Amino acid sequence: MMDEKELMKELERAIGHRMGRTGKAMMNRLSKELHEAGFPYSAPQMIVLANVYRSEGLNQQAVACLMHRDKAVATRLIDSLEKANLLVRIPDKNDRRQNMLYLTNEGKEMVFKFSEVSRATQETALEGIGSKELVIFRRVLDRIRDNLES
Amino acid sequence: MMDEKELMKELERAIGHRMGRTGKAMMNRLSKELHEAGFPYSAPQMIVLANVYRSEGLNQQAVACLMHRDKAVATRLIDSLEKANLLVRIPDKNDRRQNMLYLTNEGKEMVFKFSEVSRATQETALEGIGSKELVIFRRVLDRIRDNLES
DNA sequence: ATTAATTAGTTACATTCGCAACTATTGCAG
DNA sequence: CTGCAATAGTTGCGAATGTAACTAATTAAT
Repeated sequence: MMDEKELMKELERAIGHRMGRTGKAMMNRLSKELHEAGFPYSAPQMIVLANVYRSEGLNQQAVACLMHRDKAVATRLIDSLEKANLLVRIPDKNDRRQNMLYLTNEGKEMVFKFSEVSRATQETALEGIGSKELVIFRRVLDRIRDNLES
Repeated sequence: MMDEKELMKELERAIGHRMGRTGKAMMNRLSKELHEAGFPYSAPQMIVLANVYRSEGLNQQAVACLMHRDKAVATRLIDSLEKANLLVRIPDKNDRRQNMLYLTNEGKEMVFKFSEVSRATQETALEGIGSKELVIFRRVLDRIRDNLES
Protein backbone atom coordinates (compact mmCIF):
# COMPACT_ATOMS: atom_id res chain seq x y z
CA MET A 1 0.00 0.00 0.00
CA MET A 2 1.19 3.51 -0.78
CA ASP A 3 2.12 5.91 2.02
CA GLU A 4 0.11 8.96 2.96
CA LYS A 5 2.27 11.50 1.17
CA GLU A 6 1.92 9.75 -2.13
CA LEU A 7 -1.77 9.34 -1.61
CA MET A 8 -2.20 13.04 -1.03
CA LYS A 9 -0.31 13.79 -4.23
CA GLU A 10 -2.42 11.36 -6.12
CA LEU A 11 -5.66 12.82 -4.87
CA GLU A 12 -4.61 16.31 -5.86
CA ARG A 13 -3.89 15.25 -9.37
CA ALA A 14 -7.24 13.74 -10.24
CA ILE A 15 -7.42 14.76 -13.85
CA GLY A 16 -10.79 13.15 -14.38
CA HIS A 17 -12.38 15.22 -11.69
CA ARG A 18 -10.86 18.39 -13.10
CA MET A 19 -12.03 17.57 -16.56
CA GLY A 20 -15.53 16.82 -15.37
CA ARG A 21 -15.68 20.15 -13.61
CA THR A 22 -14.44 22.09 -16.59
CA GLY A 23 -16.79 20.30 -18.94
CA LYS A 24 -19.69 21.08 -16.67
CA ALA A 25 -18.59 24.69 -16.39
CA MET A 26 -18.70 24.96 -20.17
CA MET A 27 -22.19 23.56 -20.32
CA ASN A 28 -23.45 25.73 -17.47
CA ARG A 29 -22.06 28.85 -19.04
CA LEU A 30 -23.60 28.10 -22.39
CA SER A 31 -26.98 27.44 -20.79
CA LYS A 32 -26.76 30.68 -18.87
CA GLU A 33 -25.84 32.70 -21.94
CA LEU A 34 -28.69 31.16 -23.90
CA HIS A 35 -31.14 31.96 -21.16
CA GLU A 36 -29.92 35.52 -20.84
CA ALA A 37 -30.17 35.97 -24.59
CA GLY A 38 -33.85 35.13 -24.28
CA PHE A 39 -33.66 31.65 -25.78
CA PRO A 40 -36.69 29.53 -24.90
CA TYR A 41 -34.64 26.40 -25.63
CA SER A 42 -32.01 24.48 -23.71
CA ALA A 43 -28.41 23.93 -24.74
CA PRO A 44 -28.93 20.23 -25.52
CA GLN A 45 -31.87 21.14 -27.72
CA MET A 46 -29.76 23.65 -29.61
CA ILE A 47 -26.91 21.18 -29.99
CA VAL A 48 -29.28 18.74 -31.65
CA LEU A 49 -30.45 21.49 -33.95
CA ALA A 50 -26.91 22.51 -34.85
CA ASN A 51 -26.02 18.94 -35.70
CA VAL A 52 -29.04 18.56 -37.94
CA TYR A 53 -28.10 21.82 -39.61
CA ARG A 54 -24.62 20.54 -40.37
CA SER A 55 -25.88 17.34 -41.95
CA GLU A 56 -29.52 17.49 -42.84
CA GLY A 57 -31.26 14.19 -43.39
CA LEU A 58 -29.33 12.35 -40.70
CA ASN A 59 -31.21 9.98 -38.41
CA GLN A 60 -31.78 10.01 -34.66
CA GLN A 61 -29.13 7.43 -33.93
CA ALA A 62 -26.55 9.68 -35.56
CA VAL A 63 -27.70 12.63 -33.50
CA ALA A 64 -27.38 10.61 -30.31
CA CYS A 65 -23.88 9.50 -31.30
CA LEU A 66 -22.74 13.01 -32.24
CA MET A 67 -23.77 14.45 -28.89
CA HIS A 68 -22.56 11.48 -26.85
CA ARG A 69 -25.98 10.80 -25.43
CA ASP A 70 -28.37 7.89 -25.33
CA LYS A 71 -30.78 7.41 -28.21
CA ALA A 72 -33.67 7.76 -25.74
CA VAL A 73 -32.43 11.24 -24.93
CA ALA A 74 -32.28 12.01 -28.64
CA THR A 75 -35.88 10.87 -29.04
CA ARG A 76 -37.09 13.20 -26.33
CA LEU A 77 -35.09 16.20 -27.51
CA ILE A 78 -36.28 15.68 -31.07
CA ASP A 79 -39.83 15.34 -29.80
CA SER A 80 -39.62 18.75 -28.19
CA LEU A 81 -37.99 20.33 -31.23
CA GLU A 82 -40.58 18.92 -33.57
CA LYS A 83 -43.35 20.15 -31.30
CA ALA A 84 -41.72 23.59 -31.41
CA ASN A 85 -41.67 23.45 -35.23
CA LEU A 86 -37.89 23.73 -35.44
CA LEU A 87 -37.42 20.46 -37.29
CA VAL A 88 -39.39 17.61 -38.83
CA ARG A 89 -39.06 13.83 -38.92
CA ILE A 90 -39.37 12.37 -42.41
CA PRO A 91 -39.56 8.57 -42.50
CA ASP A 92 -36.91 7.13 -44.83
CA LYS A 93 -38.58 5.54 -47.84
CA ASN A 94 -35.81 2.97 -48.20
CA ASP A 95 -35.73 2.00 -44.54
CA ARG A 96 -38.86 2.83 -42.71
CA ARG A 97 -37.26 2.24 -39.34
CA GLN A 98 -35.32 5.47 -39.69
CA ASN A 99 -36.43 9.05 -39.44
CA MET A 100 -34.53 11.55 -41.54
CA LEU A 101 -34.32 14.92 -39.82
CA TYR A 102 -34.70 18.29 -41.53
CA LEU A 103 -34.80 21.81 -40.16
CA THR A 104 -37.72 24.09 -40.73
CA ASN A 105 -37.02 27.69 -41.71
CA GLU A 106 -37.71 28.64 -38.14
CA GLY A 107 -35.21 26.00 -37.05
CA LYS A 108 -32.55 27.42 -39.34
CA GLU A 109 -33.06 30.91 -37.95
CA MET A 110 -32.70 29.51 -34.48
CA VAL A 111 -29.42 27.81 -35.39
CA PHE A 112 -28.02 31.09 -36.63
CA LYS A 113 -28.94 32.88 -33.43
CA PHE A 114 -27.57 30.00 -31.41
CA SER A 115 -24.26 29.93 -33.24
CA GLU A 116 -23.61 33.53 -32.26
CA VAL A 117 -24.17 32.88 -28.59
CA SER A 118 -22.18 29.66 -28.74
CA ARG A 119 -19.24 31.31 -30.49
CA ALA A 120 -19.17 34.08 -27.92
CA THR A 121 -19.18 31.57 -25.10
CA GLN A 122 -16.35 29.60 -26.64
CA GLU A 123 -14.30 32.75 -27.11
CA THR A 124 -14.80 33.52 -23.44
CA ALA A 125 -13.73 30.01 -22.52
CA LEU A 126 -10.51 30.14 -24.53
CA GLU A 127 -9.52 33.70 -23.69
CA GLY A 128 -5.84 34.08 -23.01
CA ILE A 129 -4.90 30.65 -24.32
CA GLY A 130 -2.33 30.59 -27.11
CA SER A 131 -2.82 28.54 -30.25
CA LYS A 132 0.25 26.44 -29.48
CA GLU A 133 -1.12 25.50 -26.10
CA LEU A 134 -4.48 24.79 -27.65
CA VAL A 135 -2.94 22.43 -30.18
CA ILE A 136 -1.30 20.48 -27.37
CA PHE A 137 -4.45 20.57 -25.32
CA ARG A 138 -6.45 19.05 -28.11
CA ARG A 139 -3.82 16.41 -28.82
CA VAL A 140 -3.79 15.35 -25.18
CA LEU A 141 -7.58 15.20 -25.11
CA ASP A 142 -7.62 12.88 -28.09
CA ARG A 143 -4.86 10.74 -26.68
CA ILE A 144 -6.70 10.28 -23.38
CA ARG A 145 -9.86 9.29 -25.20
CA ASP A 146 -7.94 6.78 -27.30
CA ASN A 147 -6.26 5.34 -24.23
CA LEU A 148 -9.60 4.80 -22.54
CA GLU A 149 -11.77 3.66 -25.40
CA SER A 150 -9.41 1.10 -26.86
CA MET B 1 -0.59 28.77 -44.36
CA MET B 2 -3.50 29.53 -42.12
CA ASP B 3 -3.33 32.79 -40.21
CA GLU B 4 -3.66 32.96 -36.46
CA LYS B 5 -7.32 33.89 -36.45
CA GLU B 6 -8.31 31.10 -38.77
CA LEU B 7 -6.26 28.62 -36.82
CA MET B 8 -7.93 29.62 -33.58
CA LYS B 9 -11.34 29.27 -35.16
CA GLU B 10 -10.46 25.84 -36.44
CA LEU B 11 -9.16 24.80 -33.05
CA GLU B 12 -12.11 26.19 -31.15
CA ARG B 13 -14.62 24.39 -33.26
CA ALA B 14 -13.97 20.97 -31.85
CA ILE B 15 -13.02 21.74 -28.27
CA GLY B 16 -16.41 21.41 -26.64
CA HIS B 17 -17.12 18.27 -28.56
CA ARG B 18 -13.82 16.64 -27.68
CA MET B 19 -13.97 17.58 -24.04
CA GLY B 20 -17.45 16.12 -23.70
CA ARG B 21 -16.42 12.87 -25.28
CA THR B 22 -13.19 12.54 -23.37
CA GLY B 23 -14.73 13.48 -20.05
CA LYS B 24 -17.43 10.91 -20.50
CA ALA B 25 -14.89 8.28 -21.45
CA MET B 26 -12.96 8.92 -18.23
CA MET B 27 -16.02 8.75 -16.03
CA ASN B 28 -17.23 5.58 -17.70
CA ARG B 29 -13.86 3.95 -17.32
CA LEU B 30 -13.53 4.86 -13.66
CA SER B 31 -17.03 3.61 -12.87
CA LYS B 32 -16.32 0.40 -14.72
CA GLU B 33 -13.03 -0.15 -12.90
CA LEU B 34 -14.67 0.53 -9.54
CA HIS B 35 -17.45 -1.89 -10.32
CA GLU B 36 -15.07 -4.57 -11.52
CA ALA B 37 -12.95 -4.12 -8.41
CA GLY B 38 -16.05 -5.01 -6.40
CA PHE B 39 -16.76 -1.52 -5.09
CA PRO B 40 -20.29 -1.16 -3.75
CA TYR B 41 -19.94 2.64 -3.93
CA SER B 42 -20.22 5.17 -6.72
CA ALA B 43 -17.55 7.56 -7.94
CA PRO B 44 -19.24 10.65 -6.44
CA GLN B 45 -19.45 8.87 -3.09
CA MET B 46 -15.75 8.09 -3.24
CA ILE B 47 -14.93 11.66 -4.19
CA VAL B 48 -16.72 12.90 -1.09
CA LEU B 49 -14.78 10.43 0.98
CA ALA B 50 -11.48 11.46 -0.55
CA ASN B 51 -12.20 15.10 0.20
CA VAL B 52 -13.03 14.35 3.81
CA TYR B 53 -9.83 12.37 4.02
CA ARG B 54 -7.80 15.33 2.82
CA SER B 55 -9.26 17.69 5.39
CA GLU B 56 -11.02 15.93 8.19
CA GLY B 57 -13.44 18.03 10.19
CA LEU B 58 -14.68 20.05 7.25
CA ASN B 59 -18.39 20.72 6.95
CA GLN B 60 -20.92 19.72 4.31
CA GLN B 61 -20.92 23.10 2.64
CA ALA B 62 -17.19 22.76 2.05
CA VAL B 63 -17.66 19.31 0.56
CA ALA B 64 -20.30 20.62 -1.81
CA CYS B 65 -18.04 23.46 -2.82
CA LEU B 66 -15.04 21.19 -3.40
CA MET B 67 -17.03 18.96 -5.72
CA HIS B 68 -18.82 21.88 -7.36
CA ARG B 69 -22.16 20.37 -6.53
CA ASP B 70 -25.28 21.55 -4.76
CA LYS B 71 -25.33 21.27 -0.96
CA ALA B 72 -28.43 19.10 -1.29
CA VAL B 73 -26.39 16.63 -3.29
CA ALA B 74 -23.74 16.68 -0.58
CA THR B 75 -26.38 15.96 2.04
CA ARG B 76 -27.58 12.89 0.18
CA LEU B 77 -24.12 11.54 -0.56
CA ILE B 78 -23.08 12.04 3.05
CA ASP B 79 -26.30 10.37 4.18
CA SER B 80 -25.40 7.28 2.21
CA LEU B 81 -21.81 7.28 3.42
CA GLU B 82 -22.84 7.66 7.04
CA LYS B 83 -25.37 4.87 6.65
CA ALA B 84 -22.54 2.73 5.25
CA ASN B 85 -20.38 3.60 8.26
CA LEU B 86 -17.66 5.22 6.17
CA LEU B 87 -17.89 8.58 7.90
CA VAL B 88 -19.67 10.34 10.77
CA ARG B 89 -21.27 13.73 11.28
CA ILE B 90 -20.18 15.46 14.47
CA PRO B 91 -22.12 18.62 15.31
CA ASP B 92 -19.78 21.55 15.85
CA LYS B 93 -19.89 22.62 19.52
CA ASN B 94 -19.22 26.24 18.64
CA ASP B 95 -21.76 26.45 15.84
CA ARG B 96 -24.46 23.88 16.04
CA ARG B 97 -25.62 24.56 12.50
CA GLN B 98 -22.56 22.83 11.14
CA ASN B 99 -21.62 19.18 10.97
CA MET B 100 -17.96 18.34 11.09
CA LEU B 101 -17.14 15.27 9.04
CA TYR B 102 -14.75 12.51 10.05
CA LEU B 103 -13.88 9.22 8.43
CA THR B 104 -14.35 5.97 10.26
CA ASN B 105 -11.57 3.41 10.06
CA GLU B 106 -13.62 1.60 7.49
CA GLY B 107 -13.91 4.84 5.55
CA LYS B 108 -10.15 5.32 5.58
CA GLU B 109 -9.60 1.82 4.28
CA MET B 110 -12.07 2.52 1.51
CA VAL B 111 -10.24 5.69 0.51
CA PHE B 112 -7.00 3.74 0.22
CA LYS B 113 -8.61 1.10 -1.96
CA PHE B 114 -10.29 3.74 -4.05
CA SER B 115 -7.10 5.65 -4.57
CA GLU B 116 -5.44 2.59 -6.04
CA VAL B 117 -8.22 2.02 -8.56
CA SER B 118 -8.37 5.68 -9.39
CA ARG B 119 -4.62 5.92 -9.84
CA ALA B 120 -4.58 2.89 -12.14
CA THR B 121 -7.36 4.37 -14.25
CA GLN B 122 -5.54 7.65 -14.48
CA GLU B 123 -2.31 5.96 -15.48
CA THR B 124 -4.15 4.20 -18.27
CA ALA B 125 -5.67 7.48 -19.36
CA LEU B 126 -2.37 9.35 -19.39
CA GLU B 127 -0.23 6.66 -20.98
CA GLY B 128 2.14 8.01 -23.56
CA ILE B 129 1.63 11.64 -22.65
CA GLY B 130 4.76 13.59 -21.73
CA SER B 131 4.90 15.50 -18.48
CA LYS B 132 5.52 18.71 -20.36
CA GLU B 133 2.36 18.28 -22.38
CA LEU B 134 0.47 17.29 -19.28
CA VAL B 135 1.46 20.46 -17.49
CA ILE B 136 0.16 22.51 -20.39
CA PHE B 137 -2.98 20.40 -20.54
CA ARG B 138 -3.75 20.99 -16.91
CA ARG B 139 -3.02 24.67 -17.20
CA VAL B 140 -5.38 25.05 -20.16
CA LEU B 141 -8.04 23.06 -18.35
CA ASP B 142 -7.84 25.30 -15.30
CA ARG B 143 -7.73 28.41 -17.42
CA ILE B 144 -10.91 27.45 -19.24
CA ARG B 145 -12.66 26.80 -15.95
CA ASP B 146 -11.48 30.14 -14.56
CA ASN B 147 -12.59 31.95 -17.69
CA LEU B 148 -16.05 30.49 -17.35
CA GLU B 149 -16.64 30.61 -13.64
CA SER B 150 -15.51 34.15 -12.98
C1' DA C 1 -39.60 -19.06 -47.65
C1' DT C 2 -39.50 -19.03 -42.91
C1' DT C 3 -37.27 -17.96 -38.90
C1' DA C 4 -33.75 -15.80 -36.23
C1' DA C 5 -30.88 -11.92 -35.38
C1' DT C 6 -30.20 -6.99 -35.89
C1' DT C 7 -31.36 -2.20 -36.00
C1' DA C 8 -34.14 2.43 -35.33
C1' DG C 9 -37.04 4.36 -32.44
C1' DT C 10 -40.26 4.68 -28.32
C1' DT C 11 -41.67 4.09 -23.65
C1' DA C 12 -41.34 2.81 -18.68
C1' DC C 13 -38.74 3.06 -14.67
C1' DA C 14 -35.34 4.32 -11.39
C1' DT C 15 -31.72 7.54 -10.39
C1' DT C 16 -29.56 11.94 -9.96
C1' DC C 17 -29.35 16.67 -10.02
C1' DG C 18 -30.29 21.51 -8.78
C1' DC C 19 -33.66 24.96 -7.31
C1' DA C 20 -36.43 26.55 -3.84
C1' DA C 21 -38.88 26.31 0.36
C1' DC C 22 -38.31 25.22 5.07
C1' DT C 23 -36.06 24.61 9.95
C1' DA C 24 -32.69 25.69 13.18
C1' DT C 25 -28.94 28.37 14.67
C1' DT C 26 -26.03 32.36 14.74
C1' DG C 27 -24.81 37.20 14.09
C1' DC C 28 -25.92 41.97 13.64
C1' DA C 29 -28.52 46.53 14.13
C1' DG C 30 -31.13 49.41 16.57
C1' DC D 1 -32.95 42.84 24.56
C1' DT D 2 -35.52 42.40 20.22
C1' DG D 3 -36.02 41.50 15.75
C1' DC D 4 -34.04 40.88 11.21
C1' DA D 5 -30.56 39.09 8.05
C1' DA D 6 -27.49 35.39 7.03
C1' DT D 7 -25.86 30.63 7.17
C1' DA D 8 -25.86 25.20 7.52
C1' DG D 9 -28.45 21.61 6.57
C1' DT D 10 -32.74 18.98 5.11
C1' DT D 11 -36.51 17.91 2.20
C1' DG D 12 -39.81 18.16 -1.77
C1' DC D 13 -40.31 18.69 -6.50
C1' DG D 14 -39.56 18.94 -11.40
C1' DA D 15 -36.37 18.16 -15.10
C1' DA D 16 -32.97 15.32 -17.33
C1' DT D 17 -30.53 11.04 -17.78
C1' DG D 18 -29.38 6.01 -18.79
C1' DT D 19 -30.86 1.11 -18.74
C1' DA D 20 -33.73 -1.96 -20.28
C1' DA D 21 -37.85 -3.72 -22.20
C1' DC D 22 -40.67 -3.22 -26.07
C1' DT D 23 -42.47 -2.43 -31.20
C1' DA D 24 -41.67 -2.29 -35.94
C1' DA D 25 -38.80 -2.92 -39.93
C1' DT D 26 -34.87 -5.02 -42.15
C1' DT D 27 -31.32 -8.46 -43.02
C1' DA D 28 -29.17 -12.98 -42.72
C1' DA D 29 -29.30 -17.95 -42.37
C1' DT D 30 -30.77 -22.24 -43.29
